Amino acid sequence: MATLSTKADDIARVLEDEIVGGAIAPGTVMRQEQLSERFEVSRTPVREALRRLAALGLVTFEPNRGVRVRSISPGELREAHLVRAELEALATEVATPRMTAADLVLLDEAEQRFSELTLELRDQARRGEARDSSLFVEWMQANYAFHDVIYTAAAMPLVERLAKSARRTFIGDRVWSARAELDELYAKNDLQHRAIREAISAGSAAGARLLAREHVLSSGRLIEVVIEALGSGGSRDPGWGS
Amino acid sequence: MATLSTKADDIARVLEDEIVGGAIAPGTVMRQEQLSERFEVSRTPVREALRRLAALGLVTFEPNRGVRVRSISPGELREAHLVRAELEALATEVATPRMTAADLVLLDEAEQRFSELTLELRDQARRGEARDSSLFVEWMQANYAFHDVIYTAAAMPLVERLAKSARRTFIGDRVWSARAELDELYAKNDLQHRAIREAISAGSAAGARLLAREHVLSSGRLIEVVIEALGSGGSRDPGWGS
DNA sequence: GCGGGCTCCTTTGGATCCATAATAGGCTAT
DNA sequence: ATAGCCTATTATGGATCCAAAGGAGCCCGC
Repeated sequence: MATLSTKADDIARVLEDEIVGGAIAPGTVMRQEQLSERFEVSRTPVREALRRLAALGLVTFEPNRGVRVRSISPGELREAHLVRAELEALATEVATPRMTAADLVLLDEAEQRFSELTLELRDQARRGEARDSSLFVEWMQANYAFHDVIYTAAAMPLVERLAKSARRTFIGDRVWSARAELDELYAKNDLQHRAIREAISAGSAAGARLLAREHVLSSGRLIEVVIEALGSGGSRDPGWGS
Repeated sequence: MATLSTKADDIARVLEDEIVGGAIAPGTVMRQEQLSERFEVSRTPVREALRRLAALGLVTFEPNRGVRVRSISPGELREAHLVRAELEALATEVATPRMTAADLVLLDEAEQRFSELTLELRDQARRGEARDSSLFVEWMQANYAFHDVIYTAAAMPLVERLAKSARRTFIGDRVWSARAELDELYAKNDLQHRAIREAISAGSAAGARLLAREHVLSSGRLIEVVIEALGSGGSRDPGWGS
C-alpha cells in the first residue's frame, strides 16, 4: 500500500479543523500524550503536527510547558478582517472576468442557499426559540461556500490559502449564536452577497472588488459589535493571545 | 539556564533564512541526517523544523522520499506580488497617520541608503564591472529596510508576517543580479520610494496607499521582465513547484 | 501559624532504535 | 546485448527510551 500521506499531516488536518471550528477552546493546553493515545500513535508524529499548527499560528509552543491554543485579541481580529478584506477584494476582481456561465450558476445556488438560511435564522430568532447551534454552523458554511466559488474562479491558490487561514478568527459558533437583535446585520450580509453577484454578473471587476471589500469590512464590524455586546460573559477565554 | 527557545525553532529559523535568501536552491532535497549532523542534533528536532517550513510553504514533504525546497512558478510569483501589493497598500495606508517624526527620520535614512546603493549599482553596471553579488544583497536589504519602517509604524503583525513571507519569491540574488540594461527600472524603484515617503509626509493615507500598491506591482513586473530576459539560462531549477 | 526551601512527579525536548518504502545495482533468461 | 526481475542499500516515518525543566506538595525552621 502506497503511503499517500503521513500520520503527522493527517493529525494536523484534524486538529486544524477542530481549532478553527471552535471544538477546542482557545487557551486550552494540548497534552501530547493525550493526543497520541487518541490518534493511536506515538508522540513523535503528534509533535510534528503541532509544529505545523504552530507555524500556522494556531497554537504556541511554551518551551517545557506545552502547547496552548492561541486565542485572538480584539486587535488581531480586526487586523485579520482588514487583511481578508483586501484579499477578497483582489480575488473578486480577478475572478470577475474569469467567471464562466457555469460558475455564475454555482454562485447563484450558493447565494440562494445562504439567503434561505439567513431567513431561517431570522425566523428562529423572532420566534424566540433557543438558538440552534447547528443552524449557525450551516449558515456560516453557506457563507463560506459563496466565497469559495469566487476563490475557485479566481484560481489564486495563495490568496485562497491566506484568506481562509484568516477565517479562523471566527472561533466557531460562539460568536455568531450570541444575540438575536442583530437581525438586520445578518440580513445585510445577504444583500451584500447579492450585490457582489450582480456586479460580477455585469462584468464590473472594479465594482465587484469594492463591494467585496466593503462586505468583509462590514462583517468584521458586525463581529466586533457582537463581541462587544457579549462583553466577557459568553467567552471562556481571556481574549488575549501571546 | 532557562530554555528560551527550542532546537527545532532555532533550526527552522536558520533554514528559513537560507531558503528565502537563496542559499539553498529550489528543487534541492534536504537530507535529514545531513542536517542533523550539521546542527549537531538528532533527526527529531530537524524533522520538526522541516514541518514548520512545510507549513510555511517553503518545502514540500514527499512521503518516504524526502523534503524538497519548493520552487516558484511564474504564476506563483505573479500571484505573490499581487498579494504583497494589496498588503503593502493596506499597511502603508494604516501607517501614514501613525507615523511619528522619529519614524519619518527613519524612513528618510532608509530611503537615502537605498538611493545611494541604487546609484552605486548603476555606476557599477555602467562601468561594465563584474556584478558584485553582495552589493545586490545590500541593495535588497536596504529596500526591505525601507518597507520595514512602514510595517513597524503600521503595527500590524499579521500583515507584516504575511507580506514578508511573500518576499521569499525573490529567490536570492540570482534574479536581481541578472542584467545591467534595466538601470532605469531599478532607478524607478528609488523614485517610487521617494513618492511614498512624500505622500506619507504629507499625511495622505489614500495617496500613500495607491503609491505603495503601484510600487509593488511595478517591481513585480520588473522581476517578470528580468526572468523573461533570463530565459531558462540562469536558473538552476525547472521553475515549477509541486 | 506561616513562609521558604527541598523533593517527587508530571510532561516536555531530544536521542536512539526499528520497520518499511524507494531505489540502485546486479543477475538471469531470452 | 538487453529487458525484466530480484536483492541489497539507503533514507524516511514512527516508536521507544532517556534527561531535564516546571510545578505541586510536603517538611522544617522561625
